[in-house]
Amino acid sequence: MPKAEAKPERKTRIQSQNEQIILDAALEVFSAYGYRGGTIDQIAARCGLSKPNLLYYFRRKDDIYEAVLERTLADWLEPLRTLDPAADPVGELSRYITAKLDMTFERPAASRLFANEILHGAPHIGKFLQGPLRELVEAKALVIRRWVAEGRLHPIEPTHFIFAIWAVTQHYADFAVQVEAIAGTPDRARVRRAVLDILLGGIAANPPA
Amino acid sequence: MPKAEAKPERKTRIQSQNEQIILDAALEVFSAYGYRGGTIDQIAARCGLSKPNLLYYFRRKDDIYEAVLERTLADWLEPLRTLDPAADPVGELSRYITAKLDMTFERPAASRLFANEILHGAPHIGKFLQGPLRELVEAKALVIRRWVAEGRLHPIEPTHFIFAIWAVTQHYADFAVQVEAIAGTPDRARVRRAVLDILLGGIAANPPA
DNA sequence: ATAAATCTTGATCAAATGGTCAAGTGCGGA
DNA sequence: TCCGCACTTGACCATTTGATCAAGATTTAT
Repeated sequence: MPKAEAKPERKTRIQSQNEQIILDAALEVFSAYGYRGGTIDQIAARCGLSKPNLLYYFRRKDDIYEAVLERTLADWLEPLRTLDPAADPVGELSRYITAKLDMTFERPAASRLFANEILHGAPHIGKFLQGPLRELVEAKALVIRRWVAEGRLHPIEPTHFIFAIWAVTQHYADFAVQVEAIAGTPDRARVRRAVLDILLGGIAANPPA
Repeated sequence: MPKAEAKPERKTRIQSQNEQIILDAALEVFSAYGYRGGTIDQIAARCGLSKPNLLYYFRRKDDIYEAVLERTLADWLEPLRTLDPAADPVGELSRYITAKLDMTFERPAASRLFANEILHGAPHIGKFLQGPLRELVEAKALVIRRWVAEGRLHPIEPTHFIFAIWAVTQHYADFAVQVEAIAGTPDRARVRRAVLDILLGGIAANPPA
């Protein structure tokens, strides 16, 4: 057996550097054109590497796509994970919605990448949806359910409320062209206020005047 | 000049029949795989026609795509168009949301087709967004604004409220795999109640207990 | 019935695209 | 300095895919 020291995979400076460059370019390309629509040539051109060179770091197109997906999955979940059961419900949800909205405006490409992946049946992250994501949502739904039981929130369906938060916030990234066409370039502060109003207006235990 | 009787375009029985068959198949294919991801071969296979035959009715792939988009655009707008300024605001909005949700569950493929088109910058329906859609939304936003002015609704941003309705309802079609992975196959009546609760809970002039 | 128009398709083409390879270039440690 | 290994690339290949065409089959109108 030859020196099969495969796993450790120490990375060269050039290697990790180029991988990041490639994944940055891949995010832009795949989010703009979809998995099938984005080409290796486009990615290579965008980051100034030759196609074979790009395939030296990621052997298949699929590998690039999965890598760029994985790289952003964790960040995507993070805001939800921080929901604090002990804190004020409306305050916590407000914070979560704001954080999600901030990501939407700061990283629209990432949002569109996920949207495209899920829209087409989540062929690459099906396991993730049924595993970690599902568990996290169930855990946080429990938190919300407890808030309701304690009379601190209007009775709502926690899971669907979370869906609504996702839908409304990501809308401003995924459907940005439509939003722009109808309402012009949106003012972030105004959007934030409007979204909080709509999503939280009806759930406070003591609704505002 | 040869007999240039081009415009009238009387359609044969076979012609209009096959065109419908093709567009039905194209809707399924394009909504599942996107414009770039769907192939003429797939569409041809799905509707049992040969590829050249399909290209006899639609000369380019683009023509098929645009035709299937156009065919559903009108239906998509219809529910919003019926918002009645004279009727009860919450009742009207409730009806609209319900109608939109029904379309989501009855025609998820159409929803996904639009989502994909807009997600990728609406290259084919940009004009539609800036024209008819924008005008309709502005008109209906005015209706909602009047309701607010008359004290019949909590003050909300009409345009963003409409965005929220679209986002939340279409979410159940566009992100169906995610919804399914997290909450299982959704019960329509339950979804309807949850969505109405979330979107309308905070807007009634006299909020429910 | 029959001619004209419409419809259908196997064969084929050119371009795009994912991926390979052998041959170079240059960096980094002994 | 110099050797080995990581890196880079032009040329090339095979497949997919949008599109064409000429020839044949079927429908329709007279």
